[in-house]
Amino acid sequence: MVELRHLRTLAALRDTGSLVEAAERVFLTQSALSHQIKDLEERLKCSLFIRKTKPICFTSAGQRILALADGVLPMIRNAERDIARLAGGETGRLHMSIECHSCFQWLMPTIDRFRENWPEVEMDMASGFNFSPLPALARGELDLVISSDPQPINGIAYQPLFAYEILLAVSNQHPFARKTHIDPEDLQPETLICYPVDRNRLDIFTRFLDPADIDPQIRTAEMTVMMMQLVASGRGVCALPNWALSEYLERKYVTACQLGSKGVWSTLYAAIREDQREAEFMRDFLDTARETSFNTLNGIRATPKN
Amino acid sequence: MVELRHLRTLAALRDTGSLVEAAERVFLTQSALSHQIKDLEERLKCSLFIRKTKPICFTSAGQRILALADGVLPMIRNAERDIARLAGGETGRLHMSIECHSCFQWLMPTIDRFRENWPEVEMDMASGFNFSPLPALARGELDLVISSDPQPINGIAYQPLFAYEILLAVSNQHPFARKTHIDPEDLQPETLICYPVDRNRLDIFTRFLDPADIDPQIRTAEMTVMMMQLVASGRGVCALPNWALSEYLERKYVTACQLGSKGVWSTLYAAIREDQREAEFMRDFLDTARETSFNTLNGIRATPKN
DNA sequence: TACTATACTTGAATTTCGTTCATAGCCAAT
DNA sequence: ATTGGCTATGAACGAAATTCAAGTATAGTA
Repeated sequence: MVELRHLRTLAALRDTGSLVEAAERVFLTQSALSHQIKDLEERLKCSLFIRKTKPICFTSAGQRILALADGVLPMIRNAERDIARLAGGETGRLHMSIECHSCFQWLMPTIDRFRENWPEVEMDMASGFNFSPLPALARGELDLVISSDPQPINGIAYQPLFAYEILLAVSNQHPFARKTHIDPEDLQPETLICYPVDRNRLDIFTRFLDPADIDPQIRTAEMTVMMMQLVASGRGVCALPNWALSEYLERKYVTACQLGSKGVWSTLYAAIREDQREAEFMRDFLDTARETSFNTLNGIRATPKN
Repeated sequence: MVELRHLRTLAALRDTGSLVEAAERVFLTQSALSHQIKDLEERLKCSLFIRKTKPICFTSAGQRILALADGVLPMIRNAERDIARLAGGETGRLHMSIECHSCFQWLMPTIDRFRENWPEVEMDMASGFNFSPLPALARGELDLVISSDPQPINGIAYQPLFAYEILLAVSNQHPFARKTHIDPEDLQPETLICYPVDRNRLDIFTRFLDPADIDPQIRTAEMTVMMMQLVASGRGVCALPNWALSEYLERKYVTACQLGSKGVWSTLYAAIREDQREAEFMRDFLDTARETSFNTLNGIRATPKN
């Protein structure tokens, strides 16, 4: 009657608040979820949530199933992990490299959680602006690369981790701080602070400024803290993923603005070698990353303007 | 990866000790289970139990999954029951009649458990030798009849509850008590004590004596306790389901013998009206009955002769 | 009021998955 | 060597879940 699939969908539905996003999260189409839930509701002979409410609202039956899901799904996951370790693959290597330079908000908790369960896996991290990690991954020197632009390479598979929004950090006194969103033209007179990398690897150019043919003045900084200091003191603005900004926003150190009327969204991927796709510790690392990022990054948005 | 179906299969496998019986218990063919388990083992990349051992022996991975099943399956069942009640069908009528006269070993605990979860369902029981319950069931005067011979009637559905063995109860001093099993011929000189019903409704005749053309002397008794007293005092022997004998065997009041080299096995059914097949409280009653009988009747066998 | 975007629903087509059927293999007991 | 009980396997079937392609509904916007 009830299946694990249903529990996963319902949980995703609660977490995301809409069918579309929930579908993405369980790697199905939105139509599939619609059918799936309809089926379940028919079999249970009662509806599980009220549709057409902004954040979806669950009926008491729906809440009961969610409670079930919260009880059952972690048990399943733990058991599967235990089995995977029993199955022999408890050891392995996970050398990773980070293309974006402030993954630490979600990556550190992920690694902490992962090490608890896979103490035998040898981990290492590399990071650097002048080093191209994907060839190293293909050669087998690295095992995992975090990146937001998946360029097809033979033998490399990209696994989506999570979606994030690129926000524009401005000083709290900046006039932008009162706008609902920023248009490309607004940036023309500003100083834009960037990491010292090729500009067509930065979404703020490729997805926002270049299409509108806007070319503000650039200043580079190597580290996120430095960028934040420059921004807070009004020396410029800078575009960063929502998760990279989270702690500065919480402390009201800077203000975040949405880019364009829709916001600029991107997806973070884990690039791994195809032969490692089946490795259990890898699978679990990615799952842990998704779960952790979801828990810690949820609700980081541009500060709403009234 | 792991699905509920796998958990149910594994649990059944542990309970029954063989694929064949486990398959029966989850209403599938043995082949299906073989495939199913093979699939799971391949996906988990480790085997779950050692085949070709008498009672099947689980690997540590198998035991881990069983632990999972024990945690998860009851949660699922409780949730489904809660939902079924939320869905509105919390009230109903369950008037039952018992064709066999000592179902109380398993039926009473079943009813007790059931009432806890379905306090609104109105229950009643009828029993009697001279009353034919199946027409009453068809007419809607009764809702459930416990019977071991399912005769097809329009509108009546038979749901298997559990299998049981017919054993021959003899006094502890009786020579039979030392035999590994009893053949039909052995009974010719004996006095057979029966319930006062038509003899072709009794398995001991239809399945054991009649085929061998044996016709011992008959004596009737209305109640099981009375039969046991007669048997214990050497006044005769009597054939009863293993569960009806359980308490007398435990107290060593009488001894049980296997009938024939294979034993005589039968299945107990619940007859219900087809329109009630979908009723949630009915479904749950039957599930509860199966579970309870399995727990309480397990291991009731003829006492082994060395 | 019409228009547009967004979210969900629906039915049919399709693929994927699980089960059955028929058969073969294995082991122990006779 | 043969039989009976149990499990495994491969092919074929059928059912279930998913996708695809429209369709409906609602809210926001001009």
